[in-house]
Parts: sequence; C-alpha cells; structure tokens
Amino acid sequence: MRWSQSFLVTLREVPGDAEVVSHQLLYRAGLIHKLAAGIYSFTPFGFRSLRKMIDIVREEMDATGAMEVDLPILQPKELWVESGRWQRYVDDGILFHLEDRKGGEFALAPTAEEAVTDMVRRSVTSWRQLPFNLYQIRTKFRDEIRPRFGLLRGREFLMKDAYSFDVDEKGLDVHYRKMDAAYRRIFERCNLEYALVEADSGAIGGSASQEFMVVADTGEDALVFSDAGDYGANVEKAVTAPLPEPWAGEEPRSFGEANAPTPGITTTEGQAKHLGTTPERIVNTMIYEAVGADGKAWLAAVLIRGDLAINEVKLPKAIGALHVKLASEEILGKVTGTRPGFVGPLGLLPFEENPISLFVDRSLEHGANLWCGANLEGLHHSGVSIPRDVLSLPYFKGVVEVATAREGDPSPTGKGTLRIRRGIEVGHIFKLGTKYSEAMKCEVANQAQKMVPLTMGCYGLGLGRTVAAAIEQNHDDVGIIWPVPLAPFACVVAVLQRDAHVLEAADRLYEGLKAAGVEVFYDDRDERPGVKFKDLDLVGFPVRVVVGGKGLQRGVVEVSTRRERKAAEIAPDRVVELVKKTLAAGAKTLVTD
RNA sequence: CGGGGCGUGGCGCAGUGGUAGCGCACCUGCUUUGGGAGCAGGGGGUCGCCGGUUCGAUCCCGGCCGCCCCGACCA
Repeated sequence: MRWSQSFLVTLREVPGDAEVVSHQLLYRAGLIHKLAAGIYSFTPFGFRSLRKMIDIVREEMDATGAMEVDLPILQPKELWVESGRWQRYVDDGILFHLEDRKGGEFALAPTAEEAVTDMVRRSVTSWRQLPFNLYQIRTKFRDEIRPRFGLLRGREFLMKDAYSFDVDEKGLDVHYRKMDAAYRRIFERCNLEYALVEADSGAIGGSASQEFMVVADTGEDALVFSDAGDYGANVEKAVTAPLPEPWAGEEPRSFGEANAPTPGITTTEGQAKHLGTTPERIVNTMIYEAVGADGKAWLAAVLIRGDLAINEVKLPKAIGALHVKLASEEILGKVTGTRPGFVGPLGLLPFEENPISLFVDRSLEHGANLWCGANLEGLHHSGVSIPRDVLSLPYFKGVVEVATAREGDPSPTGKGTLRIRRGIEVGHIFKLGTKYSEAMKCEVANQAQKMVPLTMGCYGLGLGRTVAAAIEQNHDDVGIIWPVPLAPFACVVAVLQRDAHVLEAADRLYEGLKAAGVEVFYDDRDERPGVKFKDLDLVGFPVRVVVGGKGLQRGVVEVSTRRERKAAEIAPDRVVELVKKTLAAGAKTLVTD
C-alpha cells in the first residue's frame, strides 16, 4: 500500500476531547474517529489493527475447540424477561432498547447469554451432545453511564464472547481452564504485560470469575497484588489477612468511665486527635439501607475500624442483601437520634418496627479500649469492648469481612504485603453455573435419565479495548510502538527525495519486501523528510526502511526499529532478509546478521 | 444522576452588541529538501439548535441538544 493512494491522515495536534494517551495517539495517527460519545469509527489503518486482534482471538478460540457462531444483536424483550435481566438492566440504564413498528420491544445486546442459551435449549436434549463452547466476535452495546477514554470504555464496542455448556461442574472446570490458557496466549501474543485478578462477578452473576488486567496507570480499576506474587484481586473483591490489632494483650477497661465531648468534630482523624488516640481506636458506625432478594428494604449498621473503609461492593453479599446504599441523614436521624460523626452501635432504634441489623467488620472483632459515637451530638463513649459491649447486643447479626484492602496490608495468602496498581480490564472469564440454564429451562437428560440444567461458563474479551491497552503500554513521547502482531503494517519504506533514481530504488525495495511476504507500507508522498519521520514515528511502524539520495550514493539505505530508533546502514540487497529476521524477533532491536 | 467546564473553518484556539480572526492543515506559484521549511497568493465558517431582548445578537437572557472532566454507578 502506498501512502499517496491511501486514506491515512495524521494530526499534529491532539483533539481536545482525548484525555488518555491511547485515545490521543489513535486519533493523531488517524486510526479512529469519534462519531458520538463512546462511539468510534475505525479508519482503514485502524481497522487493520483491529482485524489482527480479531484474527488472533479467532485462532486461539478455534485452537481450544470452541466453535464460532453468529448471534443476533437485536433481541426480543421476552428473552430478557425470561432470564430476569430486562428489569435490572433497564433500571440500571445500561440497556439500549427500542420498539419495532408494532410496539414490540427489543434490546441491543450487551452480551448474549440469553440468545445462546435459547439456541442451545432448542437443539440439545442429551448429555451425549455435550460438552461444547460457542463463541462470537460481534459488536456489543451498552449505554454506559459515562463512556470515556476513547476505545477503553465505549457504548458500542467489539467483544469476543464465548459460552461453554457442560453437564456438570467438572466439565465447566475443564472449559474454564482452557479459556484461561487461551487468554494467556492471546495477551502474550499481543505483547501485553497483564495480570490475573479475582473479580466480583457483578451483574452477570455466577461463582468464580477472573479478570485479565493490562497494567497501566490510566486503568480504571484498582488492582491489589501481593508482592510475594501469589495473590491478585480487583480491589472490589480483595481481602487481606487479619490486620495487626493495636489492642492485643490489653486489659479491657470498663465502659464509659472516660466519656468525652467531641463538639462539632465529625471526622475520624479529628476525633482521634481530639481524644488523644489513633483512628484505629475509633469505631465507625455506618448505617445502610439494604434491599434483600425478596425486594424488602431493611437497615443495617456496619461497624468498622476508623482507619479502614467499607467496601460497598463486598458489603451486600456479606450481609445477605442484593443492594446497599448509605442511609439518608433523615433515616439516620430516626434510628440514631444524631447526625453522621456521632453514630454508635449502642441503643439503635428500630426502623419502621424492624430492629436494625448490626454487623461488625472482622477488624474490630476482638477490639477493646475503643471509642465510639454516643448517638448524641458531640459525645463519644470510651472503653468500648466489642466482644463485651457489642457482640452481645440483641440486634447483632454477625462478624463480616467488608474492609477495603489497602496498600501495605498483609496478603491473605500469608506471604507478602499488598500493593495497589491500576489496570485495564481486557478479559473476564466466569463460571456461570446454572443461573441462565435454570431460568431459561435449558436442560438435558443426564446419564441417570434425570433432566438437569446445563452448567455454563462465559468468557468475554474486549478487542478494541485490548488494542487501546496495547498502545497504553507501548508508546513513547512521539507515538505508538506497535507490537508487531497488532501493527497495521509491520514495515514501512520511506523515500526521502523524489528524484528518479531514489524513487526507483525505493520502489524496488518496496516491491521486494512485498514479494517476500512482508506487510509493507510505502511512504511515497512528496513531503519533506522531517514530516515523514514524524509521521512514521507517530503511526509506529515496527520496522522502518529509509531510502535517501545521500545513502544511495554510498550504496546503503537505512533500517531501524521503532522501539529503538537506532538506524543501521544496510546494502539494499540485504534489506529483505534483515527486515524479515527483525520482524520474526519481534522488532525490538534490529537484527543485522 | 450530582458538581465543574466547553461548543467559533478539518484540528487547536482568540474575539466582539454593528456582517468574524489567528496558528496548524488545505490549494497555487517560486525557492527549498535527512527530524513537522521560507516567501507570495488563495479557498473554506448559517459562530451547536430554538426562542427572547434589541434598530441590530456569534456576543446579553431563557430553554434544548451535544461534548469533556470529577464523583456516584458500572460485564
């Protein structure tokens, strides 16, 4: 492909709405265009990279024995009502939905569990037809509350989604491990530094789930790792080993003998300072409105050490609720008689005739000689002992583990301490179990002639997002440094002068590389050398061949890799061989012999 | 959904109650040609949309739409 005949337009300046580096570079290199918030076009160049991503994913999926299918994006509401997801997704506002001319409602699918389960249940009747794994690579739609960062969080995006079907959990394990291995190969082929973390399975539901995260400072997710290398989790899911207890070995003092005023001081730090203690000794009491699986609302009080924060993703599961949110100050006032800052666990009033449910975070289970709010404006109780004063309360319901993991906390594996980094979620694999097959009656006869719901897994991988993540990890201050497998073209030939003999030499090199099977682009534009160098660095061709009059006089052209940007002078007849060797080695450094 | 910001040529921006300007990009010519050239000439904008105030609105006011950031939320 010659530049002079291609549709490639680079930008000198960054469009104002591009915030993160992958977005800026995709834009400047002329690979994508924004059509609306979170909706992007791929140019021919951008699409070449996306296509390579597609091919890699397809190859690795096929290699596992998974079979490609094509499921509709436009899906009838009834299917989504059947699985129970319609209301939830509409309420959350994430589902694009529309009506046909007769008033029938449809969803633009954000995932395809329903569609694939429907197809399977109509075709499969016996365990003998199992197992299998079906995947597709198709556009998905999600009306994200806040699309951002270019391809990293779009409302329309390309995703590979796979769904495995087994007769039992054991079969699911096999599929899950295969997908895990395939994902590792995919991200390794893309030259990505990635990490595996345990994740919350969120709205899709199910038991085990793992996220594949590309480590990048611009990532939207916080990841928790053990520095011993044996633990990783999304911060939403992360747990720690029990924290050191500052009160260990102390004799519990009696309750309330040193009650102290804390007038107008509502922050934990402020109170600790005022009371001459540390935040670890302050009990924070948070009142939540919880909604249970039966749709009933109730109130929960959760106690946590003052130096810790409650993880509101972990909380619902821990206390047996579906959703939680912090109670309004009005409700808070009704059950505690005070305002935030002075709430404590003792003497909490029933709410609408139902006693409040009290939970204690593990960090406080053995706590002694603590301070807590007195449920009176400006007063704290002293000498609080959790086992003595709190665990005995009639509305105490249990000890839970709901603290947010922090940098430096001990790893739950017992080895190492936790570190927090940021990452971009590029893949997510779930063990769904029978959630959808039960809801949608997708059953087969097992060997004992009993009808059983199929055991499912689902495996998502964001393709555009992975391409963007690859740029986040592979760039410098002048442009993209494509990993060879994702580069729009592996190699570029640039001609510096349009003199006949120079052009002729460049043409010959370009044709020679093409004939040798190298994916080569040819910058044959009538531009000054400086312009070309800048553009080629920006677009990020892994290997560059520069043909100029001065070099030709000495019988050489210049070859370099984008990553090193160190040129070597090479005789033209050796270029094809060296370029091929360099590309085969990943184009990190130039192979010159 | 709460808070903040922004909509002016392809991109980045300035500006004014009296018919709109700069830089980059683009076109033509000449000179140039190894890291975003110089000079000269030129084309391109219903100033997001609707309404109001005004003799007159891109500017002031109201509404709407769109976009970006922070937060909440979120496979």
